[in-house]
Amino acid sequence: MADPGPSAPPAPPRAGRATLVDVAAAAGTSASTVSRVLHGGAGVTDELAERVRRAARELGYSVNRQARTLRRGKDTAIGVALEDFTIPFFGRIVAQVEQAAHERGYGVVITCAGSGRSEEEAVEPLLSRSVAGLVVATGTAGAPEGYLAELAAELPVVQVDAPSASSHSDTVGIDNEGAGRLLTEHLLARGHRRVLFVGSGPAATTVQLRRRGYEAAMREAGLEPVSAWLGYLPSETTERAVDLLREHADPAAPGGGITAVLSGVARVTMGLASAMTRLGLRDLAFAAVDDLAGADAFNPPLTVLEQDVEGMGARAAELLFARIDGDRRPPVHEQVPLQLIVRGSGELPPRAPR
Amino acid sequence: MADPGPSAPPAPPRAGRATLVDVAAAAGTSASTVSRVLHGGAGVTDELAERVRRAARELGYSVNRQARTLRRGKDTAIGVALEDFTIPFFGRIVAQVEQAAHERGYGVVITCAGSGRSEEEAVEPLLSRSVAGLVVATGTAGAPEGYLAELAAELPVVQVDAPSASSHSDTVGIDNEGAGRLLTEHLLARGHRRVLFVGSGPAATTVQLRRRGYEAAMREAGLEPVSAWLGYLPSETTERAVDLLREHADPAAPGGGITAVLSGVARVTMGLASAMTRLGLRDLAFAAVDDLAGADAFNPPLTVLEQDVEGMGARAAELLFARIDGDRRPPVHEQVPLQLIVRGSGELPPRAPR
DNA sequence: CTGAAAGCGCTTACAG
DNA sequence: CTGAAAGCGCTTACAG
Repeated sequence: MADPGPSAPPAPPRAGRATLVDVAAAAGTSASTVSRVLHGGAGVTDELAERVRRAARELGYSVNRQARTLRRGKDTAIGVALEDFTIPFFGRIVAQVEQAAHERGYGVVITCAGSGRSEEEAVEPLLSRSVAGLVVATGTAGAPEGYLAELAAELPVVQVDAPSASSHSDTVGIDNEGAGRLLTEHLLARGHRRVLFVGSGPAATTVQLRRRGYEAAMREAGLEPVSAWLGYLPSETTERAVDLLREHADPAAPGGGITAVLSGVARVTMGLASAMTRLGLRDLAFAAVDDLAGADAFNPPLTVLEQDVEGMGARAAELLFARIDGDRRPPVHEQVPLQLIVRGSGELPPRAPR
Repeated sequence: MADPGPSAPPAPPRAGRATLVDVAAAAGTSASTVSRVLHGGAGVTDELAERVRRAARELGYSVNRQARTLRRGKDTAIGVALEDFTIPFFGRIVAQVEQAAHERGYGVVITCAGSGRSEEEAVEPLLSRSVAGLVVATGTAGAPEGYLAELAAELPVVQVDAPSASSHSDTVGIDNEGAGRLLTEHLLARGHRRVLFVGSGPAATTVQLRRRGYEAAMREAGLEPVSAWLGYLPSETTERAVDLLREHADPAAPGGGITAVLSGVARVTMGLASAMTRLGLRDLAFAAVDDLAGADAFNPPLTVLEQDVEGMGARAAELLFARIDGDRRPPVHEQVPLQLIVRGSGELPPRAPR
């Protein structure tokens, strides 16, 4: 590097990111003014403002959020607590939320609330960053009402895929009970009598509601509901599904001779599909709440009750930002529409598949 | 509220989160000491330390990260830039990275780098939060070498699923060219001669490499490689795949009469599967780089070259934290092993499927 | 072993 | 219209 010489400008450019003070120095003004020009808006001479903007551009200045947040009290960031990143449903939610946040200049900090981590442990990292609000999609992770209620008293919280209409925070979800009922009625209308409901586990409240809808529809048709749980671990789902289906496909067994399977949640749909293929149960009708990418390529193909997941994510973000912007109306509870997509369950099955 | 009366303790508890000063007041000591007890470690009397810890517990104190970061210069958070949250591959990466970060007390802030957002626009929100390091998995999103190189000079960056061995940052990925070659050789060994390679688009460098491996294997067998692109939009993939397969399955067409399809990337595998089902192409052999949950339920079933995605994510996090902790070795480039899982491509197809 | 003080980079009343 | 100053909550030399 050449020596700049004795007549070089006073302060050499500092290392690292440029600060407001650097920009002020370069523009020959004060930090206050730079802040006003860059974020505050009006009240500055055009000429000065232009000089500041040029200096900022030349120095590659961008605001230090920590400092801003420390000063303002709230971060321009929202937190997202998800049950599981590997399930596309949740990925589609974050994608929408991230998009909405990005458009508003907000950052997104995430945390995983599944796999035995407590709600509190999951959320603390978000709170200690002073996020401006929270999107919580912990789906089947249990009933965090108590803790969330406390939280919602202090900052905006929107629950996605919520099991129930919370009185503390906005919720966006589907009509779970109606979903279970609708799919069951569809199968019954096609002539099925022995329909097996399969969920992840009894702790998954949304799944319980879907099951309730299934049971109601079965009982109204004078049929005996039969349901089973496959657990929450993808690694075990397929094995368990194989055992389960082998048992219930057997016409001789109690609760056996089923002709249709109703999957209550995306988490187990995959395992059921794999198990059917492995057992060669091509005549079983197969329906599920939640769609699955590629489900039309399954064998047997999958009839689904599709929800507008992107709509849910986008709406959740909208509600959250409205709250952040000061909306103080009582909590709202929205349900996105469901759409039945008939793929495999249309064909009437033989009386007793084997 | 009852008046606390004249002899009440001096300062009423403040609203909002408790600060270090609140804790200090409650414990009858200074902020310095509280900080030392809670984070600094040694150098404080057991008795005082205990008093501080109790006060902190009672006030529900937890550190304000903004303030800490502002002071320290680096946030205890890492950034993750992902191409697409809705593709399970990326979800599995974040899940691992988040887990590793959580274990070390780090937060995770995310940003989406796909869908026309520039690399810079995607990463800026992370930088303005002073993240301590970056995991970049922008996969097919183009060749960000220039920008990333600049970035990597200033903070630790690990690239996941990187197209090439960067000289600026650590990378974790697979042997892309080898993957294309291996799968192609598998198909050729099963007697296939007309194998169609399908990728997302020419800008996806990793896919280009896989294609190169495919082409090399074809040429070495004296065969003419034929490849096609389906684009990056899930919404269009299936439609395009239908057109594509109809064309190439036709024995009369140029480049037609294919007996096997090789999918170069997860993004298009689903669409290909759907198209095959829709066209009833059950005799086509189907193989893909990347596994797909539920692929064993496809019809035809899918032979895959599975990569240890969890391993990739975990390893990327490990490398990143090593760098954050001061590791200054030259960049390392690691490849995770691949595993061929033969499902559908084993059966020899008829000469000319229709 | 403990505390007073400075300072991280910003924003925002408050003067002028 | 513009700037000096205070202060957000922490951490960290520096004294004592």
